[in-house]
Amino acid sequence: MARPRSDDRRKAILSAATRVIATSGLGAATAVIAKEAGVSNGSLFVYFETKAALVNEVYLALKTEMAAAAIIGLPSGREPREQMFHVWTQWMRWATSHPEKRRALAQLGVSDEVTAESHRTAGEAFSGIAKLFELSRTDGPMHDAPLGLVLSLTNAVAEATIDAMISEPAEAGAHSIVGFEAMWRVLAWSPSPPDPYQLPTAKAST
Amino acid sequence: MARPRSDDRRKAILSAATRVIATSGLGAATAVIAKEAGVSNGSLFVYFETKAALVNEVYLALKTEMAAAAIIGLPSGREPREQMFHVWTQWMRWATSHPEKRRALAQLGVSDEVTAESHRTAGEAFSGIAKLFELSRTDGPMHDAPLGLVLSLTNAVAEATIDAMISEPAEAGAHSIVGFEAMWRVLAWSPSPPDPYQLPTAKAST
Amino acid sequence: MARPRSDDRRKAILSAATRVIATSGLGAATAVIAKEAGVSNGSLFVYFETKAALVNEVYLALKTEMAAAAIIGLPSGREPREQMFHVWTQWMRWATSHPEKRRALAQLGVSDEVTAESHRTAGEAFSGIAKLFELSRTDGPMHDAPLGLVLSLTNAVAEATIDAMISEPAEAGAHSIVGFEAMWRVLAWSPSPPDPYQLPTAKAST
Amino acid sequence: MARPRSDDRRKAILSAATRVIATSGLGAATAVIAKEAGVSNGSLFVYFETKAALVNEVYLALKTEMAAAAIIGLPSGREPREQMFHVWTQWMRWATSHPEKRRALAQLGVSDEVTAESHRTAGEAFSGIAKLFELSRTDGPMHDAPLGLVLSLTNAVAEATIDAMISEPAEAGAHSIVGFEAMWRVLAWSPSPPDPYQLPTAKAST
DNA sequence: GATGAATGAGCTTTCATTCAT
DNA sequence: AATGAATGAAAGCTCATTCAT
Repeated sequence: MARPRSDDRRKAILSAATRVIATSGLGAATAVIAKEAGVSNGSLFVYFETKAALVNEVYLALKTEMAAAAIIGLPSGREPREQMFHVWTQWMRWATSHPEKRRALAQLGVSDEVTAESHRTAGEAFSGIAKLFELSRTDGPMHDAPLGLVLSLTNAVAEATIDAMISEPAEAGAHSIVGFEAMWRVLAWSPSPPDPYQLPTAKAST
Repeated sequence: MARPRSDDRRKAILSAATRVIATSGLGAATAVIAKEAGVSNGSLFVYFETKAALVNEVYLALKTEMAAAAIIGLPSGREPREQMFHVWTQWMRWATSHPEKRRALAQLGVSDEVTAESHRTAGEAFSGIAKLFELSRTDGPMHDAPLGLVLSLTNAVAEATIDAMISEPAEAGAHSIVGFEAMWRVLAWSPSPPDPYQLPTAKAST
Repeated sequence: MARPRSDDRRKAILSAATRVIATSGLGAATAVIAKEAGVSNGSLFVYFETKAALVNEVYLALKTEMAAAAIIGLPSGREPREQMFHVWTQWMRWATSHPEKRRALAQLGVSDEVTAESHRTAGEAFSGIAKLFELSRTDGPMHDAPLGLVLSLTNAVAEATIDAMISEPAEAGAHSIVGFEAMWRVLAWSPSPPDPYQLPTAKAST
Repeated sequence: MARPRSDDRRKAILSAATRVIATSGLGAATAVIAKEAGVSNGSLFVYFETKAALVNEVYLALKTEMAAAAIIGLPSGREPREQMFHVWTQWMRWATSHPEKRRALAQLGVSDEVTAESHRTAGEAFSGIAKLFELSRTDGPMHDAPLGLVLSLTNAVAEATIDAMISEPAEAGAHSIVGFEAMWRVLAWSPSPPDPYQLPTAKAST
């Protein structure tokens, strides 16, 4: 019983906010979020100073969760392309399993309620992945480009792929492959490119 | 017989809306837009039935303008890569010359005030360019992928490039080149890729 | 656990609405009503979902209050005419003591913001009186007429009387008597009618 | 062609206003009235200084028309009751043939946009009928009551009758008779009252 | 005179935030 | 800490009236 500032309530609010923002956008009323969380109007402001604070935390939580989902089980010893394919697959799985989180992120990504600070902090969650990018671009066409730009470009490809997968679930698998190959071409250039609709096996990446 | 509806006022409102949306997002008050346009509160609703109607028209106007800017002076007889480079350059020029338009478009692109209908209509403005994409991907890795997905991916690369150019104006030129090469790799694969920081001349693409 | 919704505030709003509607009609702004009630703009909508809801509740409250006022102290054992005279007197007293309520009711009665449902519900408040009408018309000229019509006609006479009493307060007493006799003639016909300016005592109606 | 300040337009506006007020109440926008009249927004204000002026004119026009309709073909030589029955019948006919005019009048009757002046002027249109009332009440119970009150009371009965006839058209004929008898009892007292559902023939009024 | 665009005050309703309970 | 009533500043939109054409 004795759990003041209950973490459950906090999480319930964050989760409710994600769902509500996904469906109703950032114009969503805090009262609606509170109700969705099964919490009173006023309680929301006990856990989050302002609506902006809540929104930023939602953004951070989602970005962090996404990054974490992407690295789970990373086969660190393998070839970069294989590692990257693993990351890509996890990422796509996460996004398509949680379409409302993805939708909320899309809204939050362009909102100016989300501060630059938040964007920066969120970026750090990707530091693990960033190394993999560094590795992957070695000897590739992006070798000399600024890392930030590289990340932006590949991220853009990934998000476009996700959107396509969500809007055409029947083709999700094929889209994912096409998207990965595109991203890989952007990033690392594969001299003898595999058939885009074929899984990157050991052979393919040889 | 009476005072005719002025096209100037209409345009002033559209332009003001673009500016205001760029800086304040879609939450922008109609009153602010009207004042920015030098027009009365009520006049805005003479020209646009509702705020949603205005927003959709802004979206359409910007998309159309952007598409038009991209094809100006298209060297239709040349190699696809060269044509595409032309389009790319024009596009980047437009986006960086009108950063507020670009910012407004970014907001509008994810808003649910913009109807599916508007998205479809806007898409038609790109039909000229779509053919160039069709041509460019022939024999490339995207040959068999759905055209819609191809357009989404390349568009994503372009927009990410634009954002980078806007946020780091000093590097805009270099970013543009990197972005173009990335996009071209996504789309068409160039078997012996040129140095990414070199202009794609006939020689370069030989 | 939180501040409970105050019945006083609710009543204050209803009462303020009555006063404001009486003087300014149904075009009255909710902001004016709120201020008159000593309550904030927003509070009004805590107690009443919409302006229409408020208006309907005002109507119901006034009708109910009026009906209740009319039956207080009804001498049920007496002759119908005497009972009716009692009701009449109370009714007139209520109406002339609360001219603003009467004026508000007049506005509300013809408004189409007041729903048919409200009219029906309000009608039920008069069921007690309706029985008295049933009794009174026995053997009279209205014996076979539809009860609804009878009630409408007598009600019309009563309201016209009230209006006269309010606009000529000096003659209110005399008007009331004339009105009552007229209503009684409509309803029940008294074979040997009393002098209209004489009170209907047991003797008088013998 | 040459008819500046066309009377047709004026009438079209009055008539349109009647229709619109009947259906939408006094909150009706002048623009709607103008459109219904097939006239421009601005023209309405050429013919009527303000909305209030228009409303007052509508009120006067309808009252006048109603009064005129009631006296047409008055059999001046006959018994008061017979004359009155004629007036009553014409009145009911007019009201039920033009329910929208009746509805508009009901709205206007309680509006405070209609000035006392208008009410007085409208009253004058009934001066012809007033004489008939004077005559009818001679020797009746209303002999000594103020004429204004008498007119109010009988008018109230008439209007209630009309409303009943409009809301139950199938019973309109019967309602009219019941209403007339009620009104006559209010006004003139008929010592040996006819069966209320029987037409007042020479025999009945003997 | 006729038209309809222009105007800005005004309306109802919403909402983030505060605060009494 | 939890609640939800209280608040008042907007917001989008309407409308009577004016005025340029």
